[in-house]
Amino acid sequence: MTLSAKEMLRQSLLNQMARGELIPGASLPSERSLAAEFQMSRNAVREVIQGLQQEGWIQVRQGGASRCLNRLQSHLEKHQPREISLAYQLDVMEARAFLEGETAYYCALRASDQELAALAKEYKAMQGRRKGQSTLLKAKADLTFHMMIAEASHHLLLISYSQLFYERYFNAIHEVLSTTLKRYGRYPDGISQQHEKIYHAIQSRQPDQARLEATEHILYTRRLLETS
Amino acid sequence: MTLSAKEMLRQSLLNQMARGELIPGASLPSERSLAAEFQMSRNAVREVIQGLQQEGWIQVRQGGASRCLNRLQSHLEKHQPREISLAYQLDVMEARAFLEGETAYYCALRASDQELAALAKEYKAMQGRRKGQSTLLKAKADLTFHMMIAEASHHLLLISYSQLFYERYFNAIHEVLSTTLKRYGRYPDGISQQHEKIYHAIQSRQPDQARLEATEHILYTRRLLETS
DNA sequence: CAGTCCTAACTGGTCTTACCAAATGAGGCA
DNA sequence: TGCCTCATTTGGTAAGACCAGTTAGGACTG
Repeated sequence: MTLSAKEMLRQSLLNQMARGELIPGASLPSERSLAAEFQMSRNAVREVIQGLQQEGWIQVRQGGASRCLNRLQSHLEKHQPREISLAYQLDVMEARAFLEGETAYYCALRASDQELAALAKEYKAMQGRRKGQSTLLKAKADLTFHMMIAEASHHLLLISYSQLFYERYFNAIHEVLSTTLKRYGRYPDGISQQHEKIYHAIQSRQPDQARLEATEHILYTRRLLETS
Repeated sequence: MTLSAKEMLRQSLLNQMARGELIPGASLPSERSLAAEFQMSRNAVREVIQGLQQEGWIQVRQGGASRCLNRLQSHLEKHQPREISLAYQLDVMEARAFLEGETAYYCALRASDQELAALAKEYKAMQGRRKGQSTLLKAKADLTFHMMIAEASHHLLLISYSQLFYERYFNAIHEVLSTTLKRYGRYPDGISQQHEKIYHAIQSRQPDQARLEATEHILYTRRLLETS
């Protein structure tokens, strides 16, 4: 069975999204470049693009590049309570412990050498500025570290979930860190130690170990949230 | 709010289908003629057409005209038993009594003068060849009469349902007529009398009366089925 | 006269080229 | 440093040509 040019382009884009090569929020190549790459007319490319848009995969707007959408967004919006209570946050953290473990697992398994190098660079930067930094920047660095792991997992579901989680609970995370900082005068040793363990498990490509450490890390922060 | 040309075309087609001007199975105008009529390029027309196709409104195939689809088809296929028992047929006929009544009602209300004239022509042809005809042709004529009423109702749901019903139960209808013919030597007077009443109620544009007669007609044939 | 076959005219599918309109980002300016 | 401007880039639309199936009508045959 030979696929038509349109079907090949469509499958190519869907595959890239499934493989996490085109993650939610990323820009698609322009219609003109896709037409050139797949040796087809811009008309045909446009019809494929519009099809994907109609199915909720991508968003297209005049003047700007088409962007991949996070398909979990509408689903989560429907199932989220209006008011985010502490109990709800604790529930979310419990689920997140599992998902973060899977994320670290697939990252250790699938990350490219290039991505591991980028992760190493980011990790060392985090270490270098560990002291004398605002909690806001600290929280942002924490987020970046976790998102890099998520993206390197090349797992569409995990990437989508991580994006939504960090976007939604960033303020809550920041709050927990601030409270902890005020209480103890500095961040608990646990966090940086756990980061180190996760980092090393990933760098040495030990998926199971990475899952273990990541899960424990989230459960630790969950306990912080519980007592804050 | 000014709609874009594409949105206008889309709404126009959807409206024509909702109004029963473009009934399931009917051909859409060609892309070129639509482009000329709405003063837009064929590209834009094609994108609208493809959108409607993706939503299951129409079917398009190279070389032939695009056709409206019967959107009840897939739904009914899912909810239909594998084996069509007599009890099931009787249930269907009960629902049909209501739907046929609505059909006659809207036909009397909405049919154009042209459609009434066509119905008159068909009815007289039926009268003229009432005798000495095979049950097969008789059943086909019966079907044509009812379908003309359904189409003149300009009610998408009623048209869709009628199409599927007659396509699906034509053999059963034929069977009932044959059995009745063999038993009594001729068709019972009821049927042609009822057809006449329906016909006159419609021609004189009496919706409520047409509904009454049509409902009674179906319940009459339902009793025939019950005792056959 | 009926039936069959074939062709011309449609239909949708694709490509090319050109231009318009909106977003973007780099460079210059305050 | 921050803001603003404008050329570039991106999607949106148009027009014309050609390809590839379908269809209907006319010619031909029995």
